[in-house]
Amino acid sequence: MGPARSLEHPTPEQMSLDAVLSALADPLRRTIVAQLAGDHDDQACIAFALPVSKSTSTHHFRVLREAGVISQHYRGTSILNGLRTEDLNLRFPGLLDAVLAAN
Amino acid sequence: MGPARSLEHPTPEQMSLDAVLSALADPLRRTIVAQLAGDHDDQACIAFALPVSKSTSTHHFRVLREAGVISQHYRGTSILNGLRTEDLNLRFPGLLDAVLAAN
DNA sequence: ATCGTAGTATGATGGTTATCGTACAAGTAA
DNA sequence: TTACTTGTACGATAACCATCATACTACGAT
Repeated sequence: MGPARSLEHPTPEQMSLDAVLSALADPLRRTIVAQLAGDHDDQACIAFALPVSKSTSTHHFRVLREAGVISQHYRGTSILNGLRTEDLNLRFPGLLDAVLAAN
Repeated sequence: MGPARSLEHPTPEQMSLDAVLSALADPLRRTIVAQLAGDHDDQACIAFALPVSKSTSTHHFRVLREAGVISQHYRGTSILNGLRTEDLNLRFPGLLDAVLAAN
């Protein structure tokens, strides 16, 4: 069956403040982050019930992943999404908490 | 001589996280914020030596002011710019510090 | 093998943004 | 008044971004 499909994630050093702030500046993406922070981690994209089309949803999850805000890995036909809390706190201390508290 | 020209500033309650994060997501605007935080307040726009035209500079200062990040008031032919540290800390606790530390 | 589910790729569209140049306004100083 | 300084208004342009629909892939279940 070969290796599972994989997705690119930036290391903490590779994360840019530009990308993280731009990612968090979108309200739809902040609802994703807030849900991951509030409920448990590892939720499939479909569990978010976003008020946009599937392709738009894909777009927003990718922006978050490429910025380093969330992790994504395949699990069957789904993708499990997780908040990269520790990595974010390491790279940009206090930022995630401030944004979550302000939301 | 009539009242001095004045500029609109949002109250802390009127500040939106969307607008603040979008404003801070631009690197040029973060250099403005960092300079205001590092050096003294009340610096004229021209004191920032931004690598863009005058009209682009005006645009960025306006984005920061309309988001609530900076204050601007006329002083002769200049505008004195100040960082709205207290208002930001009131409305979005920890956010400004996190962004400044990460910059 | 067939079907259904979860998400992606691609291309289009409309809106927003960063940038500039030019012309202008308001204030200060000569 | 005239000239200079500082910033604004306006219009143009190019890049970017959020959104969608359609067609597609990968996996799991029947």
